[in-house]
Amino acid sequence: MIKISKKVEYALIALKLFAEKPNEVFTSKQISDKYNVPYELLSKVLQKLKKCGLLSSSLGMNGGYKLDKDPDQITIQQVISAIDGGISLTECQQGKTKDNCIIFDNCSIKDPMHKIQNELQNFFNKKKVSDLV
Amino acid sequence: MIKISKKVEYALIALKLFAEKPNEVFTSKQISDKYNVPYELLSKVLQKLKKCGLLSSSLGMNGGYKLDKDPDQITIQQVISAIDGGISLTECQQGKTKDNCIIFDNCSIKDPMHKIQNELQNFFNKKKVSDLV
DNA sequence: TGAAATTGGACTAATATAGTCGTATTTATA
DNA sequence: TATAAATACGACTATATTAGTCCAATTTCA
Repeated sequence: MIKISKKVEYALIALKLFAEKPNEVFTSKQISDKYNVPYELLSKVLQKLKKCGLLSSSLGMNGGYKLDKDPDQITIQQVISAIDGGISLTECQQGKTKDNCIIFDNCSIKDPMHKIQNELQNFFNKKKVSDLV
Repeated sequence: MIKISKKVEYALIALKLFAEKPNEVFTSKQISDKYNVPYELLSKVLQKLKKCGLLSSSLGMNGGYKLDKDPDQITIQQVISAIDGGISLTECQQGKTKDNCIIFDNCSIKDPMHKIQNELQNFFNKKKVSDLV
């Protein structure tokens, strides 16, 4: 089953909120309450979004996160990469070697799958957070 | 990480072989030997491909599988559906209800994700087994 | 100084995927 | 007609991934 992870889901839900209220600061707690999403998990997700430059944060009381980019410049692909390490249709498609795949050497679909994977990344590169609003 | 399952991978490897030698009969054993793929697992995969009409089979000695459709009429989407039950970006996208998702009611991205999912299915509907050859 | 916030690491639980095993049935052929 | 080779099918185990939790440190405002 091809699917996105809950983490990415939570990231997109949060990013949509940020996109709707740009420049506004939200805490992890506020967002987890509003959407009934596990607080600790969401916190980690927001931290990752910060690390890759999509959000900025301020520490301490009255702290929180705010959007650090235009919603129409944040791609779903970026989010998937930040949270889950990107799209890799098959294991052998990203830096991984034969160690991870018993059929690496006589795999007949390596190259065509690589092409499809590129197109798929392109697909998610065209999808923006602003498309969710 | 967005990825396809090993089962789908094995299905595509097998289908590519069938597509290259149409009308030729291959046994599960032959294919698993040729590509070094687990025999029992591949067998199940081929059985599923048969059930959905992509392959036909003959029992007993000298039996095996052969292609039952044109390779350019078999979509990757069909294969994913047959083996893994299709693409469902989020759990709530296919017949599943709120039971499966704690945030079902106040999920803000349900609808836009549904749209993206449709486009994604479209994407894999355009990819044919013949594209792998 | 205390409350509320981010940060980060370690851990557990739950689920999904991958792979294995055993057995029944069918069929060509020696 | 016995045997070997094949599909068919269900139950099971092992492994990996994902989801979620817990704990402690640090920062900052009031």
